Amino acid sequence: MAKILIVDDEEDIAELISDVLSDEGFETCVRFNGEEALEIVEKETFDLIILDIMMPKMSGTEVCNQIRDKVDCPIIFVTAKNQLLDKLLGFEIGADDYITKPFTIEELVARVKAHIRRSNRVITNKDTITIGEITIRKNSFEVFKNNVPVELSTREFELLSYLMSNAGIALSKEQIFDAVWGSNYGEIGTVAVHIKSLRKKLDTEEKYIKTIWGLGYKFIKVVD
Amino acid sequence: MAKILIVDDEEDIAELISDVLSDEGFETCVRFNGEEALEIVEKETFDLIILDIMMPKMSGTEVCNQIRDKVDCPIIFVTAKNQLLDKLLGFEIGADDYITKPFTIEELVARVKAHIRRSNRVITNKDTITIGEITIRKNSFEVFKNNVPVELSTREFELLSYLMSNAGIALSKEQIFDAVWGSNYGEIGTVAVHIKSLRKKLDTEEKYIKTIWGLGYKFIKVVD
DNA sequence: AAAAATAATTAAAAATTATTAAAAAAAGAG
DNA sequence: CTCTTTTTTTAATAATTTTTAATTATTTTT
Repeated sequence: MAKILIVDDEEDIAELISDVLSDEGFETCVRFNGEEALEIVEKETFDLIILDIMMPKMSGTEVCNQIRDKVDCPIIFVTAKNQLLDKLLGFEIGADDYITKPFTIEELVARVKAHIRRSNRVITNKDTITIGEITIRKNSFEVFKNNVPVELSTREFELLSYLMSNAGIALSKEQIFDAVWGSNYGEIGTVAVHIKSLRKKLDTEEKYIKTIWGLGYKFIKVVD
Repeated sequence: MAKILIVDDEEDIAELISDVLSDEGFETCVRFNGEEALEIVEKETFDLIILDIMMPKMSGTEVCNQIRDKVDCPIIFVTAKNQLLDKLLGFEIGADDYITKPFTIEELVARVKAHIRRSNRVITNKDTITIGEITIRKNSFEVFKNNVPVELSTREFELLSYLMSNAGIALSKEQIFDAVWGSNYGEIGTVAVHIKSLRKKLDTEEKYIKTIWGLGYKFIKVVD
């Protein structure tokens, strides 16, 4: 489940948020000031961070600036000062969302869920992917090349699906193996065999599936 | 620049949003009902969609459900009905954000920018480094010189990646060796050989990779 | 200016990794 | 249960990369 960091100097509010999100099935972690937040961010990774703007010593914006390079997850700001909103949201800092006090806990939960859902979606959900001449439809387990159906076995399909979902990204053989076969499986060499059969069925010229020597494979992102 | 689709049956509101976002430098596209929205989404891709919930015939939620499989971009809902918020945001539909009428145009713009900024960040964060004519993309294992792809072996790529990540810093051969090969490895002389091949492939003039006598190497930080 | 130290350049050997085909094993269909 | 198809394993070959080591060139020191 998603792991959420809550940073707020008002301890009871922080705990409240934490409790509610825990009830919703999230794993939470609470810190009461900016310094502590920086520390924990160095050590652990989070799927989302909730950050109070107004904190003594180090403000939420400062914290945000310091971690933005290292951290990729959405950051939701909590603020009481409505008048700062424009500046806050649009420009200065790398916020992804904000919520103003007083807020209903339902709204916070809803926003958290929307962000988490989005993160998950970006990685996987997309039923149809088309790159160059090749199209796959995940729901129907179909593959087309130039709109002509191509028959693949289940494993071949899953492999292709994983590659195309991560088009443009160099994937190590281990990564592919874990994703398609699951980590405690047999020989990793089987990846190469399935790559071979995929190529044979729909990429005889090796235009789409590129070998990255010493690492693994990559499905190209755009066609020349 | 980012391309935004606005779907709202109240034509003046749709136009207003479109005008403001155009002023902010976004490319906009307006549709006045769900059917038209579905059509245009089939043909073009957008970076963000603003979707009114309350529309005759086909509601915003319906539209959202139908396009979610094909479309990956953030969707912001516009709604007047506060009471539906929880349901809206958290669960049923694949919304990424919502904004309630009446809203200030500033808030909408701010939210749009936050989403666009986030999308860009996820893609680029630390992934691409460009110095002078040379660009590397870590995720895709690609190297370009003047936008022309250059083929490197894995070791060469990792070496270049390390050098460019530490551009402007003098690195000892030992440092480089430890970082790229790992400390308990073979001969340190291999560093020089790989520097040689890097220079051969993309720095024949030795403009970028400088030798620091008695120490090691440095990738220049800025081009003259 | 010569000697010493360090780096650059090579080419060939060694090691690693990818490809391929075929056999074995497992899963599924009738 | 048997036959067929799919998947996995194996192993030999081919291709590529990395390392080694010897030579040449350059810089620094004396």
